[in-house]
Amino acid sequence: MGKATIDDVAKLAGVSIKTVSRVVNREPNVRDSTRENVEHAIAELNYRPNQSARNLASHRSRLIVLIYDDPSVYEIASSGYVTRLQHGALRACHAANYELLIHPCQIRSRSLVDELQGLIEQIRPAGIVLAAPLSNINRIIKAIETTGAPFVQLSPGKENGEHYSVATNDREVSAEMTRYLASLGHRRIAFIKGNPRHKAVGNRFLGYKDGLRAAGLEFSDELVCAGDNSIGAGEESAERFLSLSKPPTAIFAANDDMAVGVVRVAARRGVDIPGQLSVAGCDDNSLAQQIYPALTTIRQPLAAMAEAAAASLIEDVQQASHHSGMDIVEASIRVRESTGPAPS
Amino acid sequence: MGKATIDDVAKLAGVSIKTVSRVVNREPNVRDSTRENVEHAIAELNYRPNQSARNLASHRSRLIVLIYDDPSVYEIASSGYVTRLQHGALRACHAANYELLIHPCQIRSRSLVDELQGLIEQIRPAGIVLAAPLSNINRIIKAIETTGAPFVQLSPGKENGEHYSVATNDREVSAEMTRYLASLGHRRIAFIKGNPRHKAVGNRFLGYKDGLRAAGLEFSDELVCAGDNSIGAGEESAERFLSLSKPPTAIFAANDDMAVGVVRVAARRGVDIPGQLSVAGCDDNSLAQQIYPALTTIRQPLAAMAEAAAASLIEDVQQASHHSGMDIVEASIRVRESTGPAPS
DNA sequence: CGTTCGTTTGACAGCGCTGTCAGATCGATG
DNA sequence: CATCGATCTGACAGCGCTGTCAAACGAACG
Repeated sequence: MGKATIDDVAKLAGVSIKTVSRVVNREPNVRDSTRENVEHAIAELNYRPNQSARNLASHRSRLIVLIYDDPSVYEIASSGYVTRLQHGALRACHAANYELLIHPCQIRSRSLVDELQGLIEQIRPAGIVLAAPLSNINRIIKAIETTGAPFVQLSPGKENGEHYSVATNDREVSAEMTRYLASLGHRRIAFIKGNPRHKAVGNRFLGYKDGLRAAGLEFSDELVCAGDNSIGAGEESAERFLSLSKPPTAIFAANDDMAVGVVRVAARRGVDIPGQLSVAGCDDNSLAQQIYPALTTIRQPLAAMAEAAAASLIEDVQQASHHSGMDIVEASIRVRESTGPAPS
Repeated sequence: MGKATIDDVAKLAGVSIKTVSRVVNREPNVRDSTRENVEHAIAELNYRPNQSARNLASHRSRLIVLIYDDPSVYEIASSGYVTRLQHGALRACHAANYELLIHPCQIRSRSLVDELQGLIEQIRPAGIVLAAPLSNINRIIKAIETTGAPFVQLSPGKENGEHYSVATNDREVSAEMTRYLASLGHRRIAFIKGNPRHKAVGNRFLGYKDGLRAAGLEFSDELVCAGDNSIGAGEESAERFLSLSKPPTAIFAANDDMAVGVVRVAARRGVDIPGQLSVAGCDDNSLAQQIYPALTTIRQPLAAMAEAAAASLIEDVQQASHHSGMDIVEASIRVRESTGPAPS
């Protein structure tokens, strides 16, 4: 069986190949009887359109490309950041009969721009989902823009005109976490800032301040440290906080690794968590669940974000529409063991 | 800039498009001066061949498809089975400037055969990497075979004529584990068999017997249980073994989950691991490292296997060769806390 | 210098589909 | 019954490349 082509179907159905094409692509203006007729022929011949030919003729493939920084080493320790993104993207793709290409890359690579442009121009994907932290790099955004391929940034945390992007309500949920800590009776809630190059992280600090205000607590510089997202930074900050004459009773870190650092220092100093100190993180990485006590944290809806992104790309192609602006997928607080009532 | 085509390059270089094609595809029989000339033109125009057109004309894409059972739920708890496969496949792909399509699917789906055939016929991948447990299912193998697309089975554990497959030395390394336990002084080493539908698992049992023989130990039916790969099965088996009048001092389970079951029962019964009982598993899933005591186990070289598979597919296309038979990638023993000297 | 054979190059016909546009068909309407 | 607009269908020209095959070239040889 030498693979049926559109001509075979057309012949069998007694119509032109264009009509078969219409049926396959669900275009309007085909009489019902004709459509059925063609569908029978398709079924009988077990016809599957050749994607390469469609791509060539239509200047577009039915592929979504997921581009992310290659996590080689850290992935396994990051609660499946990539796995969750893939899941979401795959859900959207398979629902629309698209396929997913994955393209991890080295964020530090000199030739990254070239690599991505090459990839895009060769594959001509229907759309590109660009994950953080790549989505924060202007050079990359520009490079993808010049290819003209539709793309969505994941979690850039800011609106930018033409583009469509999907983000979380980082600021709001950080405020919520802060309020949650306050509701447990904490009056001195410290915050560890993250790497300032990540925009989302800046929002978390704003959310922290919002939360304080909402809870009627005063903001104090003393209770803020700048970290770099590492466990070590968490440790340093914790040392500083816990050495204060009036140490905080709760520490909220802008990511989980830093929160883990805090937990370590507390263990070293014999500070009971959550008895004497509550600790909250952000991201819900795999460490968060594995350490003792398990970390109260903010879970990013990565799969939902990737799904929204891929779905919107596919919809744009199909409807010839163009999403723009920003969609927000809501993150949620995971209360675990590391937070509790403030000591009296 | 409206994307340069092969015609533009040909014009600029003053040659025919066919010659450009030859240069791009590294075909032989192009004069060096001509080649350089064309390469300059390519660089100047920043030309990238359109994959869809190449695919259409050559009846083959530069895509490798990785097909695996969708682990949606269990993935996160399985030590990145999929992640590791992807890594290996990606390494091979990117080395050859191929791209990787991932296609998780539902092993139970009625329409799976159709889905896969559709995928393959539409995409016409350069090759397919089929991961276990899908690679154990005859129906699937047959379906892929009929498409004529080159494919590699991962870990089927048996030679089968025409095909090329990549497996681990399950039997040998299981024997090694058994000998290792014997070398610790254990004389009564029990084994929990896994789901017999997985061929690899059968090999582990054979390896266990090999190991006993090599260590000069007698095989005893009393010291073998049949499990189904679940934690519960491990628990049941452990109960049986530990109730024996002369219980084993070491238990080797055909997978980690069952070994975890053994550890649980031991904890419940107050049996010290590894003081009174040594436990070994197989797979090195994420539980293996997380439980206490951390499990001595056999780590499958998943990334290396996927890499070998993808690389061989790509090589076959490029050299117009055809790998067949079976390649073995060696697994290795990870000694952790759950094994120790036999009690005296 | 003419032959011969291997090397290098090019002309051209598709690959299987979609986009464009013109033509056919049909029901409704005057 | 003629007319018109809306709906449906088909002819045909590519999309950008590769495969085939023939032609041009060039070195080696007698």
